[in-house]
Amino acid sequence: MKPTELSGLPAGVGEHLEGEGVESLYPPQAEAVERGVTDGENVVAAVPTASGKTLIAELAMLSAVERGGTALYIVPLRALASEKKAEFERWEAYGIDVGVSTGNYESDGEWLASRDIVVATSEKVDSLVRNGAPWIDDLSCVVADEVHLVDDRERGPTLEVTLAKLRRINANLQTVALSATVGNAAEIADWLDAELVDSDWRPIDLKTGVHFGNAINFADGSQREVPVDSGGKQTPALVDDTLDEGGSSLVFVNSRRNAESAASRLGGVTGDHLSDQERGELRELAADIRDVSDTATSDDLADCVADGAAFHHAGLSSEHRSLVEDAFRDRLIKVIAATPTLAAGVNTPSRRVIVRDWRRYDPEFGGMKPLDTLEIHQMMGRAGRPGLDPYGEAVLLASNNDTKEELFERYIDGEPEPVRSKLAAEPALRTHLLATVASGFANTREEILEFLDNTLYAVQSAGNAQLESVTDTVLNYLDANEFVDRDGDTITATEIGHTVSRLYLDPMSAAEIIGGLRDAEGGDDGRARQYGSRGGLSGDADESTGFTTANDLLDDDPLADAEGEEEGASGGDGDDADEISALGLYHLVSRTPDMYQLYLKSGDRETYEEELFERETELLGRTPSEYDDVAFEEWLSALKTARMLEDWASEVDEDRIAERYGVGPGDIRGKVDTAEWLLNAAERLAGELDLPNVVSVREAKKRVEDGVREELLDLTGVRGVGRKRARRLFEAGIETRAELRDADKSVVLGALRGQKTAETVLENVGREDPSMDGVSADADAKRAGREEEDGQASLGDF
DNA sequence: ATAGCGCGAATATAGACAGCATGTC
DNA sequence: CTATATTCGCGCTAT
Repeated sequence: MKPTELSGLPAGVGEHLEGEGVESLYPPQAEAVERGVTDGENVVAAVPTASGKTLIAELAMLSAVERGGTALYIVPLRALASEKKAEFERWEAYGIDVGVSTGNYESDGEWLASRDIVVATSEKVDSLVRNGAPWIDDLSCVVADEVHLVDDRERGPTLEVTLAKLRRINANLQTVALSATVGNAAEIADWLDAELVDSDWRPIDLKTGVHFGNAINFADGSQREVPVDSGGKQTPALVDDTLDEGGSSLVFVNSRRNAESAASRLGGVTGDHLSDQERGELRELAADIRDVSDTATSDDLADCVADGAAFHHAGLSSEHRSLVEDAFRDRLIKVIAATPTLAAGVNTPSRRVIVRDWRRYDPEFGGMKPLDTLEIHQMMGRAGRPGLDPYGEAVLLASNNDTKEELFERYIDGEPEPVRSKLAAEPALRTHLLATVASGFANTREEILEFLDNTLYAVQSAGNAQLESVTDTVLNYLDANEFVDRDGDTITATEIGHTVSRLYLDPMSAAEIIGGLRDAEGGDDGRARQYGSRGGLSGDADESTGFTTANDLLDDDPLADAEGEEEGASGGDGDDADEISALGLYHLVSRTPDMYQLYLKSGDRETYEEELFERETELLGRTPSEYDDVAFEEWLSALKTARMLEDWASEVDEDRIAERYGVGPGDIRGKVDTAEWLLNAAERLAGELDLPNVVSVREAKKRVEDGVREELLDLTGVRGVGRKRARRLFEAGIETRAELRDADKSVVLGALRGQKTAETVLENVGREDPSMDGVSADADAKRAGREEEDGQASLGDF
């Protein structure tokens, strides 16, 4: 079937596709058309990665738009949202407007309602529904990308419920679901009343096999000699082998550390295959990477990249990730050692995929658990770049014959697992039942159960009463916490319940936050020290106040010396019951189920028990008993997370934080983002419930947002001034925006270095004559800044 | 005494959505 | 019960 033969698409689309080299549709695409994707039919397409799934979605969306409707494309990751948006934007020439909406990014310009295609994450769509975005009612086509993720314990239920809601709002909504090949695609199609396109067809051949001994044994019976050198290392041998043919490799491993060490070793292999020009380009790229962040992770990555290798995991900042991904696509980086981030993330195809680790540590399992077949298939599916490689190779590694057999059986010949709904679990239903009631989808227990009948869970569990019993448990919970009211059979959301639903909070997080803030309101009596009396753990000097600065325990805060006394004054002494310390609030949001806490490593337990002893009065709520192991440990890891946030909000350098808490720049960013979001929610809740701590909450939020101490908040309000510049201005004697407006230009220039920067900043603060022409930097101001940097450097070496 | 070494023991282990209103060094 | 790369820490030896 030729693209130009398709009917129902905007004029020119078929020709455009032909221009892109699409001479005829791939068989699964043609089948989808036959089943009616372009005529508004529901379709589930379960086909391998890189087999043209996206085009199926595009055909559905474009024809829906041509019929006068609007389409929504749901993705599982924010990074995928921007990738898809960029892809769909090529239709703008044919009159199609594309918009994105995710938590951290919304396309600017016109309101989303005016777009023809909107790309959004499932949580964002859920949130839009909860907040009653009007254009949701007008959708005519929804596409769910990677629907097999309904199997995910945390996020699957959101996609499941969201699809059910969208279909309920609009009975004529065309639903297109794209899935990896799974064991039970028919069941998914059944759920969505859809036609099924289930195919193993691929545009380029994928050869799968297991490397054992000195050869890869492919599933098709062929072999390829890849001798391992004396060291017996399979991975380098395979990477080297691919490079000999001019191809690049993707290596999947099971931990961040393994990714980093593998990348570093593989740099030895790739380094031998580089041209002089590549070497030069890689040096530049390495410098860019080093500039992204001032952390050891960043340096290590830059070192690897200089040799043409890279690692990739969630500890990287998003800038790191895209630099690495782009360079890999440009074939500059020859090998990436990655954790599963890359298997599900943006498109990074590779000639050869090496699945080195097929088991991953799982504490619940009690050891190394084999990965799901589906997950391994996702990794293997990254092999082969359409149009560039004649075929792709996916290789698993075995160190003995038994393993080889097992790998063949499990992953190469084995079927992927069926997708199972995870909806009947308390955490999932807590949030979704509240939202269902709050948005008026159901107002009695019966209606709720009837609504839940539209989910995959219902399809898969006929006659199973679990959903019903969890529903009752959850309704009781929501009632007990006053998020819903029950009047006879009628269930309605309370005012605060509505707010919680709209803020997209887990009701349990909301309850924890509300409880904590109420507790603080009650003053100190309610939270007498439960945990003290461990005499001798640390110095006795501060016992009377129970207050110690952040730096006494983990002492090396660079600004501690200069600021220690002031801080003591504003600390958590509590003579004003309404004043809550930032640490208390960071701890409060950190122990919420919406925050993914930092691990307690060995030795951390002791450290944070001591920290708890020092700072317990600042924390909101009762410390759990030391003998309640689970709760106590959570309390401590929340404290660790809170301390990290406090460090960030006290201008501690990124590299120090990374080192102290054993995290990468990406983790810091992630925790800070989450804290910002939760503190914003806390502020709203406090406002609505008339709690007196709104000011403390707002300030803690602003501090974590800008990463500064309290005294810099005024300065960081100026566009172009962040934590570093604000501190330098402050050191130079400029402490407020007003002072900045009237400040001596030479002092400003000295503190801010660059002339252009200084001018921009002055302009942003509203100064009438921002020009720095003829101004020379004030020596004192310059020195103030430099001394501070030196101080940090030497402390960093400590 | 001490630096240097080998070897068994100990240690640690993936990922990432949401609100709101705009911009770091 | 299951793995593995890496670091830690001990006791040993050669200097």
